[in-house]
Amino acid sequence: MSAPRNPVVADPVVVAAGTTAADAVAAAGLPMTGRSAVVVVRDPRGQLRDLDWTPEQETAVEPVGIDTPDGLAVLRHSTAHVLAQAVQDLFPEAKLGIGPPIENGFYYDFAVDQPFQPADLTKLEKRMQEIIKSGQRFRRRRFRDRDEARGELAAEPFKLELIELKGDGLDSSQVMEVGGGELTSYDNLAADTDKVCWSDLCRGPHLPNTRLIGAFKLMRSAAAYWRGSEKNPQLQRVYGTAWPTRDELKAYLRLLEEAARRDHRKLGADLDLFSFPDEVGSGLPVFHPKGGVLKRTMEDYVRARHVEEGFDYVGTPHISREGLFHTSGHLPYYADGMFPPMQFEGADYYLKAMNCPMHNLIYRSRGRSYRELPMRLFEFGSVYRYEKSGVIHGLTRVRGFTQDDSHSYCTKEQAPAEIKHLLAFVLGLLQDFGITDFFLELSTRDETKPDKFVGSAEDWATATAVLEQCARDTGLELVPDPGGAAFYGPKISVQAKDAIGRTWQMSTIQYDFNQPAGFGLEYQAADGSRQQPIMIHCAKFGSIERFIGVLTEHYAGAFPAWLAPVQVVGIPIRTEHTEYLDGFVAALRAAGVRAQVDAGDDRMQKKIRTAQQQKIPFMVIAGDDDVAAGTVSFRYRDGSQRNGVPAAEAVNHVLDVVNSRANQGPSAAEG
RNA sequence: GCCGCCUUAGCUCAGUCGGCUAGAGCGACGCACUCGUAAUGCGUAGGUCGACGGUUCGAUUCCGUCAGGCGGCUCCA
Repeated sequence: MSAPRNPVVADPVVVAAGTTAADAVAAAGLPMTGRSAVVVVRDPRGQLRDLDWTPEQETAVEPVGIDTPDGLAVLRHSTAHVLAQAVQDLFPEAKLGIGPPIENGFYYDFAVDQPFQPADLTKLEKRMQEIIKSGQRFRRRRFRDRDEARGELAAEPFKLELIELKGDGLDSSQVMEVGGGELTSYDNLAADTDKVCWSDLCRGPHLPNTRLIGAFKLMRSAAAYWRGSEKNPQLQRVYGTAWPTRDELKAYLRLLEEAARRDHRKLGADLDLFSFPDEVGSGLPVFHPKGGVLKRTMEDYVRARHVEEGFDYVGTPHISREGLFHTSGHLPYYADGMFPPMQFEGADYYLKAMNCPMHNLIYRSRGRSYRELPMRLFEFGSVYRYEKSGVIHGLTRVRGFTQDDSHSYCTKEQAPAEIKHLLAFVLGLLQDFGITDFFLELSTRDETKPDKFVGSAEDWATATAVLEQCARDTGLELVPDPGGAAFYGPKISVQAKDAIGRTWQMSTIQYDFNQPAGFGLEYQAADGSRQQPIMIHCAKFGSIERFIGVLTEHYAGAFPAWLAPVQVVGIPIRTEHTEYLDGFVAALRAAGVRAQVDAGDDRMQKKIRTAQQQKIPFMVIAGDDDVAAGTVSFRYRDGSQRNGVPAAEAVNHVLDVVNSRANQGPSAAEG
């Protein structure tokens, strides 16, 4: 589980009236340079202040180090300013957009005549290095009023727009330019002459000096819509990362390399799991035999667990006439996400983007009694969504995928218990696959766009409240996601963190009162009246394809033994030992283990290397000694060995590990 | 969908400032070797240089369109 962020609160220091925060920090003997330098302070109202902030009366403030989350954000924000200064030095025509800190770094948007080239980034880095070394100071300056700001920023059309928009629906976590009750600018002053080198509309705060930027790197440039809307012009965004020290930058770059090494798109090809043939089309994966083992093993396990949890497995077609999707609300509200229709026999048929309409028809196929509820229908439904070409990404964003989708039909009163049941079920299922670190997100409708969501505000409020309560009851961290709901109802999603800390949206649980109404679903209550059920949509992994991608990255391709496409490879020391291993492997296969003998004419060292690269959990080696003694020798994926294990014991050992569905190992270090 | 970059053998990549038979390593295949825990040696095959148009005496190379990929934006399971 994610630990809630609980920043260490430093002992406060007292800033005397009319003196700077820096004076107090220095007097307290706190570091002003180096990897733990204090770079800003937090005032009693919680607001971060520059070190040259001078309160009018004595104030106790909390020193904030550059190595804290807030301090890192200040460092990165200041680095963004240095980037912008460098850009305007080298490209004087560039107009400034916004430049906030982000996780691990920062970006700054610019309007330029020509998009930046990789060589431009190198030049910009060089110029930034010069600025940083020159030791410019950041100085806050308050504008008297908007007119003064407008006058000074006359040549910066985007900044002018921000001035006019100030405080008017801007996301303050992103737009650092304006905020609080005043309009301010930050001047960069040359170290020796105090000459103003560059200024930027900004609410701050900033580092006292560019020298505190220990290490940075420009990562890439890309286009981004001004203020995040595709109706607006695109600016050129430059991304960078910044750290207090070179070592931290290096560690971060190593993490990125590790992520690249785990990339499921690369591992999928290396391990022969799946591919994306151009001939089929973008975003449409095909699973090779080894990927097929993964997919089937996961599906078999998930199906069995569903049956244990009271779900009924059903099956529905991939296409339907359009009327069904009108009833469900998909064509009115979700048409952009669906492939265009096929026309034949005078009707339009659509590929399904969701399974719910089909399940509703199963529910409605006969009268239902309250005694049947909750009724839980589950299937691996193949759904197709028209994703814009630019968003397709490996297995995590595709156009055709398999949803492990269920719909629980229940009474309003049963809903909370059913949601809790589903939450516990999905969290358990994720843990069974070794995903143990997650938090929840509550996606609600966007109040400003009621036309994008079906149903009344009251119903939405009820549904949201039920979901929120169930989510809170888990004790997991709950993050709000305003506007993220599906058109038919709010949802809880489970965000899972993988082995290197990246988060993925996995399970979703959605409370839907709209489709039961649209389909006229009913059940007969105990008092004989006809009532409308509510339905709860639940995808456990979200998409089997995405989950395979996430698991591949989580395990870096070294899947747990129970999931590994090939679980055991037999490696004879010499060709004449092949027959012995054939017998051993046959015993394993008879017990359902995916085992094979490498009978090629490579040397055994080469076969070990090959099996190692294929990340096979068990290598079983046999030579003269083993044949004579009726034993085999294990080499595990981690390089550890267990030699001379009697054959029968060895079979049981493999079976134990596989059947335990352990997500660690195997290794000689265990059992 | 938008912006930028990219596409040469199954994979990773050289190369052609427009010019005869486009190279390497790994992989595949063949032969020899029969070896105790991460690469034995030798040889063979494999490419209409993403597709289609245009410019040119001549295009894998230059230009355009399309497809696919990568990085972002927007969007999302």
